[in-house]
Amino acid sequence: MFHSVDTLGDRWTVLLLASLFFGLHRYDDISTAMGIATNILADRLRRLLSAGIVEQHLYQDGPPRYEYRLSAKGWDLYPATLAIQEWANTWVSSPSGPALKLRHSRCGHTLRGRMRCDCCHGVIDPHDVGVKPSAHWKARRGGAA
Amino acid sequence: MFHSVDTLGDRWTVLLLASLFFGLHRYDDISTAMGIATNILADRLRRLLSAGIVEQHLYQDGPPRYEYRLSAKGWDLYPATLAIQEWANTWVSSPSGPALKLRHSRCGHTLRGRMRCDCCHGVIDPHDVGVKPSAHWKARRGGAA
DNA sequence: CAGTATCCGGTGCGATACTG
DNA sequence: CAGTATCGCACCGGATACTG
Repeated sequence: MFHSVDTLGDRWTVLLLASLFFGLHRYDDISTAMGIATNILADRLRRLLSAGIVEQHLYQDGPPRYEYRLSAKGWDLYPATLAIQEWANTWVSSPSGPALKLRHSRCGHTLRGRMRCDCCHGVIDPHDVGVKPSAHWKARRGGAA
Repeated sequence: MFHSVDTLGDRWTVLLLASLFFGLHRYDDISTAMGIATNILADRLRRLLSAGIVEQHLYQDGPPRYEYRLSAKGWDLYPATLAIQEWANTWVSSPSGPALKLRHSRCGHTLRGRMRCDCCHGVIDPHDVGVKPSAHWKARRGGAA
């Protein structure tokens, strides 16, 4: 958890991931869409690469050009991103225009993602969740989770 | 989305929320558990207060002491935090000891949260999700979402 | 088009000391 | 116990210019 936040915990990374999920893969597309400084974008992509969250794929040569695609580890961050989007949709009034709606091709309807227990399939109420062992939350990095 | 990241997008806020979900409510408890600098903690609490994500509750007077509890808006961030935890559990090898396990009192088992479509109840595959209207993702802040 | 290089201001954040 | 005040540095991040 601490370590994940080290890679995800800044103003741009989550947004960058969102734009990758969104379907943007080329440096320039991402750059102009997000309005991020080029050096910062390069740095974030480098971090995500070394974290194994995105991968480079050659899409032309002469000169060789790479695009950035999510790895399995990266795709697995989709629930987290979706959860934040859902939260923003319900609680944050966007300054201009409503939030963008997602479509679930499986059922054809507007997507509304919800966390459910994988065991009983019930919607998770945080109050029903407790920590399992007598685990203390150790101080500082190096602690569990 | 942009605005949410402005409040959530730093190294400490997500961790702070996690410790609140975890059951820590007092300044000193949080401070020592997280190992965060006091001024930063005070700042983050202030931000979350003004964002309506946490609330102060008087738990003694003489001298008056407040503890920090999540609002409804704050509790609604639980899925996002859980999603990050799940991701960390599967992909990030924690430096010391395994991740802490959560217990779902509803079914009595170890909690494994999974995002499902609220309509068809299927597990969400990111590839099945598309953006609905012809909405462009506008550049910079002020754009939709 | 896909970056790298450089400069520079703001601030995130830690450390320490102090207060009611 | 629950913070506030101050110092100081690293670094985040924007702007601009440059390269193959």
